[in-house]
Amino acid sequence: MEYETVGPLRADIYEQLARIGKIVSHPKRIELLEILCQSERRVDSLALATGLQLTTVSAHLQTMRQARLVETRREGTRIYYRAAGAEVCEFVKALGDLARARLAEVDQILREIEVGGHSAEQVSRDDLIARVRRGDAVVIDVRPSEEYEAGHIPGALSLPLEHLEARLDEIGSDVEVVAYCRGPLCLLAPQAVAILRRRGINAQRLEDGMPEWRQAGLAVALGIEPGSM
Amino acid sequence: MEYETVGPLRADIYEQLARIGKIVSHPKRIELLEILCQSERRVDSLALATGLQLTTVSAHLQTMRQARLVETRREGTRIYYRAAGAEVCEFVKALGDLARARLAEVDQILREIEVGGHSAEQVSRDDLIARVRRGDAVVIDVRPSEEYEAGHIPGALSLPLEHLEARLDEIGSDVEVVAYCRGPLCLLAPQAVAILRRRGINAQRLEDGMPEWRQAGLAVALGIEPGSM
DNA sequence: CTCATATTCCATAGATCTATGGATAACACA
DNA sequence: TGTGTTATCCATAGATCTATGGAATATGAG
Repeated sequence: MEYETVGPLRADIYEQLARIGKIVSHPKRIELLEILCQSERRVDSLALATGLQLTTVSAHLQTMRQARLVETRREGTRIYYRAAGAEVCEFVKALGDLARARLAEVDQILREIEVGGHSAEQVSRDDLIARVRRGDAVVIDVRPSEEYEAGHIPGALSLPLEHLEARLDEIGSDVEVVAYCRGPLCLLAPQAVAILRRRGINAQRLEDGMPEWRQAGLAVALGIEPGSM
Repeated sequence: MEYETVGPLRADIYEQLARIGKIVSHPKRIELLEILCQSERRVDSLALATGLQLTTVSAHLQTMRQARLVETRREGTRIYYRAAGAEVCEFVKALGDLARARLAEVDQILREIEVGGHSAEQVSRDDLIARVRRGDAVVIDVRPSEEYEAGHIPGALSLPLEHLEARLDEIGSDVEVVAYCRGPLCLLAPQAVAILRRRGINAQRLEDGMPEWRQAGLAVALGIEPGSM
């Protein structure tokens, strides 16, 4: 059979696509996007969260801004970055999905973190809603508190992973707990579940996280909940 | 407000995601994936189609294989590459969608190719199906013939863009033509529409392409159609 | 106006990636 | 076994990317 030389899409177009591809070709930039899909952040906060130098983060952010994947908002001397629209977060999610589907390594890492191989049962969104309705479960948001404030599952208690051990008393020991975080690839919730189980608390994780909840069109609560639930 | 240092996902995971990101950080690799989502191909064929040196294409393919995005099949001395599953093609599509949503440049390039600004009306899948049922339209597949053979819309006529002008007589001048190709970013169909209109033939393009048709779960025909339609 | 804070800009050294030609490997066919 | 075909491997020069520290900007406070 004969093969033809056909220029299917003009090269320019592929170059544009590659602009976006380049953004997700660096692990730290993916991490930044994941964080920015949870809440807007200042540059110094992002540096702290990713462990990068301030100027390095700034450089990455500039790149990402040129590719139109993030946008900024100025407030006095500080500049807040955010993901430029839901499509960006959906794309990051698609990347994660593909990685889980094709790269055994990812699945393995995720499994390793699981509570001593119990293959921690995961709770679906519908499941979570049903349990909360029945008053059967306490939902905890183990992300950093600013991400909680930027949007959380209504009724969820903010209990950032790093404070979990210190604030265990806020959770009754005989309740059922469902923890959630940034998404299926986020390790905060699995770690929280591990901690809680070690204390004999019946804990499970939501199978995905806040962005998915949002994308599903479910109600999102902002700020701090009036009373602890 | 205080910000915390939390390592949300273990770095390893982001590195895995970046493995996939790296693949789509080079325009030629995106082009290769797009082609491989249409049909399997031999290395030399890919070199021809992309205008790259054989050994360069081979190198790219190796990279892509290590990232598990493509797979191979050997037949004697030749090796056929193919996309490693529908998720890969969906991801490439997601990349294109994001680019169109966020990068004005992409939309502009696509618009430039349009037939002298008629903003060529696009036909939806349902529309196309309805027209064919009514016998109202002739559907032509303007991709290279091997892609047609690997899967095409049932009843469509294979009329690769490069042969279109020479084979115009196969199309009545008073029929309505719907052309399709690889997807919304593919320039084959728009070019075909432009050619046909210049000849006074009433042509339109399908708004997306074969992969989307497939993903929609619609019937796909293989090989060569028994008679021209 | 001056100072302090939050970021960006700039230059650069080191690391990584890409394209390429020559050599090598796998296979089919005489 | 020898030869031709198809593709991969290898080494490398040149291009691009990343991290980093110091300088420059922009804004608000005093």
